[in-house]
Amino acid sequence: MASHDERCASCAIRHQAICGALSDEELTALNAIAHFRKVRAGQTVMADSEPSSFFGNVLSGAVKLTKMMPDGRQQIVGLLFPSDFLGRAFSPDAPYYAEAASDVELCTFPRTEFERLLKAFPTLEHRLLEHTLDELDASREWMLLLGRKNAEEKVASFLVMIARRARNVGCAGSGNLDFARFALPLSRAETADYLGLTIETVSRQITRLRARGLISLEKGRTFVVPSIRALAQVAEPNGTRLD
Amino acid sequence: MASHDERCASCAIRHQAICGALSDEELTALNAIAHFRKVRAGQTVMADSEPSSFFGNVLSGAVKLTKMMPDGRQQIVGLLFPSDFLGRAFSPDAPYYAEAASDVELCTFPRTEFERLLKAFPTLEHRLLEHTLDELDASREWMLLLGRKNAEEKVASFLVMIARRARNVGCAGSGNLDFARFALPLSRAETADYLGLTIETVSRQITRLRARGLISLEKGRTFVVPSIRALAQVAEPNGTRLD
DNA sequence: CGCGGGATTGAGCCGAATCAATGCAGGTGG
DNA sequence: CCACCTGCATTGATTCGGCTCAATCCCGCG
Repeated sequence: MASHDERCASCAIRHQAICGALSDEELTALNAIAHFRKVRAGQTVMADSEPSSFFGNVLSGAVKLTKMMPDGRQQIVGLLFPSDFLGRAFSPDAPYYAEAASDVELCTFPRTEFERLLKAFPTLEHRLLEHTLDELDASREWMLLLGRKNAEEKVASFLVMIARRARNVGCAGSGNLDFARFALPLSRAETADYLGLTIETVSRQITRLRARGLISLEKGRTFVVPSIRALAQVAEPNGTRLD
Repeated sequence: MASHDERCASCAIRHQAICGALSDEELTALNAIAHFRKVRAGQTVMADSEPSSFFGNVLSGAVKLTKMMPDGRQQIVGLLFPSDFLGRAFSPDAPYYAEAASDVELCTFPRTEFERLLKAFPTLEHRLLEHTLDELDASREWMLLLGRKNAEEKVASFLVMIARRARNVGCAGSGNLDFARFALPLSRAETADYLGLTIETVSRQITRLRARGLISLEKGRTFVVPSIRALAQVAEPNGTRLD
């Protein structure tokens, strides 16, 4: 029992995750049903066909949520980072397919037990609601990107989003807030599926941004963004032209 | 007080809306803060800049939620029909702009009072969560459309979605379930902004679908879909080729 | 009757997809 | 250690779907 509390106390992402702001009693109950789980990059976390038996918090790594059309076309509809919640409450099967984008650590909860706790503890359900609302906002932001941005803006927006997320994870206050350096958890193919583009177009746009000095690449998937602000300017050009 | 209960009792959309499954006590409290409101087509319901002071249920008509880029490009990120909930809980200003697509009737609740009731009545918050999860599912479905479907599929998907929604409103069991006939609440320009296309492309695809007999138009924005199933086949072609 | 806003249709162009080749690093076996 | 493979990324040439620009058309309305 005491060890349960300790586990949570030392949890790096507790405050942001749905466990944040829970009472001791609630936290203990939640912890009593929690299981640690690792998933290797590329492995399925939950399939959209078979009903998933659990929920979970992402502790480390990244999980991608994808939707697929019968003919194979694919779209990533969500990307989960540490402290994000995984799973579709109140519906046996999620309308998407969840896969580990990198090696992932999860704090999982069996479906039925977790839903029982949701009923028992309104605070927990409240946290889940807040979380869901944030995800809805994010997915609408992405709809704007998918529907109205061109390839260059899409890639820039994507890198800005990742850069900002990565900063939060890599601990705050580490010098320049406008600078970022991170390992992209996605391949080119996955990036393309996230942005509604093809591999080739993503690659071309990255080289163009590199040529303009807005980003640089060091071995593999590690990106350096000298100025997030400048990159964000490309992601969403404002009306003022400066030619 | 008794009149309050009566109003809800006669409400056509109560069961689907967040008011559904509330106890008498809860319903009375909610009703005590409710105000009826009409908004004319084209009018702003809530602006994304100024903090909105209320939430609401859509009683009749359709509300569109749009996002805009600094340079004017626009994307509709949500379309609300009767029984849908309007507003962003726990955040003073919604990250989008809400406008009446047609003449709209709303059942509104002042922000602070409604958030107080959410705290007081977990059942209400639970309903809101279920509703938000559904919207999240829908918006992810739309991400697939925006990112991976071509113009023809987009327009067909859109019409199928509206046709299905319209059937629910127009009362169930009215003969053929595969047939639909409805007045589109959106102009071509709005449809384009919903699908990430231009007016011209939307128009062309509609004429093509008409030529194939999959839809027909009668004066203005009234559509007839003889077979929703056949149209859905165009919206999401399955792998099996039949040439 | 003429006006005006939305919708349709047409001609040409451009950006991203497609098709195809090449590059590059990590891993494996001779 | 090097040759070879394999999976991912880059680059180039070409095509094509949807955008742009522009001309009607349609219909309600003053």
